[in-house]
Amino acid sequence: MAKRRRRGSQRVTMGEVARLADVSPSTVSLYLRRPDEVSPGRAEKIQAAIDRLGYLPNTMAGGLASSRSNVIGVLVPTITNSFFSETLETLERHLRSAGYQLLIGNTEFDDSREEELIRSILSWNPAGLVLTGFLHTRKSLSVLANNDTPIVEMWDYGQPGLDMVVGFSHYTCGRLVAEHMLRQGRRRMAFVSTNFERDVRARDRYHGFRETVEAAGGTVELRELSGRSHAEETGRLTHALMQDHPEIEAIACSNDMVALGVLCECQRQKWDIPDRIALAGFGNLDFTTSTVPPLTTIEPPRREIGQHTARLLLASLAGELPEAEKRLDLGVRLVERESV
Amino acid sequence: MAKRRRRGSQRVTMGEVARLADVSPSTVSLYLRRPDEVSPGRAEKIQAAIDRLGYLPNTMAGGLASSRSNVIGVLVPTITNSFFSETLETLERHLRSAGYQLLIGNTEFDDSREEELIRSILSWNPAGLVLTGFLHTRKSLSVLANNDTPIVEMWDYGQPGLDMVVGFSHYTCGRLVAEHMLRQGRRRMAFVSTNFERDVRARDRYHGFRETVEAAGGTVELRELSGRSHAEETGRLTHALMQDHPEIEAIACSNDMVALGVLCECQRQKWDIPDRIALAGFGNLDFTTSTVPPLTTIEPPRREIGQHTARLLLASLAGELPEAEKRLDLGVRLVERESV
DNA sequence: GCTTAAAATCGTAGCGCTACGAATGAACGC
DNA sequence: GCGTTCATTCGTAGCGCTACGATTTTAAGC
Repeated sequence: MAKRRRRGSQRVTMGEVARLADVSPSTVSLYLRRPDEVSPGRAEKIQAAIDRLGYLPNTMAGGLASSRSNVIGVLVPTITNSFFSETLETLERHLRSAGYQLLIGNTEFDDSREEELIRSILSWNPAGLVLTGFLHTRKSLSVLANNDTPIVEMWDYGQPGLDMVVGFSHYTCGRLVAEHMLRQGRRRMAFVSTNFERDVRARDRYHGFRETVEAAGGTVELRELSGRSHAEETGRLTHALMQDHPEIEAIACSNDMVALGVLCECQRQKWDIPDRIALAGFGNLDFTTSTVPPLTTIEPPRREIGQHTARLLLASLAGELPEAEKRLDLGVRLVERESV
Repeated sequence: MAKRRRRGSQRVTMGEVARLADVSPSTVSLYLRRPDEVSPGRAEKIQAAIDRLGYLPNTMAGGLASSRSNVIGVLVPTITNSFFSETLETLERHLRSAGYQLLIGNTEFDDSREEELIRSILSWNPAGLVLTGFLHTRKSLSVLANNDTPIVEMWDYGQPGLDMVVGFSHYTCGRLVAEHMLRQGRRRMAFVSTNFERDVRARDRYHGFRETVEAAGGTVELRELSGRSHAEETGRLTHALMQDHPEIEAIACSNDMVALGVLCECQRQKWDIPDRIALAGFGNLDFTTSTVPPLTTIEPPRREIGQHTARLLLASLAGELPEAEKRLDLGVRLVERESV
């Protein structure tokens, strides 16, 4: 019955609902926006008409008329990575329940792509914008300055930021790992990283690590994986590293996936962890509890970032966010297991 | 200079660009949509005005006026999972370069959430819709039937589908693993799965596995992890499984993360893989090449799904997709390594 | 019953853009 | 020089909805 009423994509409009319910379009609109301001009798008739016609409001028309939108743009460097994807998932859940729709953009760690995506998202008149980190092109900054959309920069902490900030210090992550390794008596270290060139945050962790180690009289060899983490390459690189620098007694990795690659290579070479080589990762991914030995790592507040980003955004949208609460350092925690 | 022109979120309109460039708004609109239909001189003046004012077109107004949108909705069960996220990433890249914007929804393996998301996305008047799998609520189906948006159902194959289909047979995945294990002389098997209740596709893989094994006279013990894969639980469950059924000589897992959990437990218990227990996963995730021993698994066409979904969608949007090419089985491949 | 305030409903005027046909300009042939 | 054609440019009428002030209905008070 309700099946073949419409030919093509011709959609049911609010006017048709109004006609069927025998009220004016304004009343239907009001019913949809503030249901308890219409009398119960009409409300019922309107709902019946909506159900019968299968009416779906036209978001674009609504957005245009109200010059607001329920869109929140989110830019992440990659969604193929459980760090950001868990933040996204949490963010999505919290914002959706407040009636917002996420528009997700994938910058692929590329500033100019970010710039393009910012423009593309702003053209939706979003209610808010979530960016990853502090690094934006000059042009992006000028576009954003022309705009009073609330902005959260997440997953980092320590710079002034454009508006709101929710994150933690990557430098501290590096420092915590270094301090732990130093405490275990290690001095000759290596840092193995993916995507070093493009990922500022991996670089910050490295700097925190290196500076802490060197301040204590140790040394750090840096090794970079080309592009995204590739397990085989990690194995080869680890092998070569240990061949060139047999004195190395601890390896810090830019993330847990890299650490898993190193760990597998150590198993293969029968290098005992942590006796021969201490090993630490970053991320506290699920599997780190069960590797042999379990992996010492850093727990970043992945889900908390999503949750607090949503909270700040909503508060800011409601106009009730004091300046002092616009910046949030969620901190990190070293998870000590048996690999170092 | 361009900084404080606008107070608040008051945006620059096309009319203002037109005034500055000394042309009519229609010409600006035309320039934006089909640049080579305006004369070079004016084109230049218009572009200059756009740059000077920092004009960003209002997507909603455009969408409303043209009653088209450049939005493509995509629903996946979870983005915290490199299977779907790689498909998403590929899909995004291909569709973005064709000028489309993805609206991603996370169903969390929940049909009623999918229903809600379908409504929410359709209210954007999307140019296309991508769903994961064939399972939709009756209500979703009726909403979709009322609508002639092109639809791709991805990540599965073997049912008629609503419109287009791009995927592979999960039943076959199970069968391939079973056949391989049988070939290696195993008869007493187990299947360890996450999210068994909600994930139809994991269930299909299980059925393919079980039916193949049983047809050859073998047995299959099923073990389910509660909710999402949790490495520790996987370890415990594996331990209990082997205690109760020491005769088991091969374990198939619903995905590689589960397999990694089982593998770690085997390392811990010093059960040799594959001599004592053969092990296989699903997904061919990156790390499977480097575990000790490397993991035999199934390679699903993660990126290909994204690519072909984009291709079919674009062809369908251009009206040039013959009925016969609407369904695509991308197949899967068993990656034989050393774990079985 | 009548007045008055409050609640419910309605009508109108856009939101910023696109589609499309009308109007103008340029280019050309004879 | 003048029509004819084609390429540009422009004006107008919406797209489907919301905001808001105007209008009608209902309820309350005496």
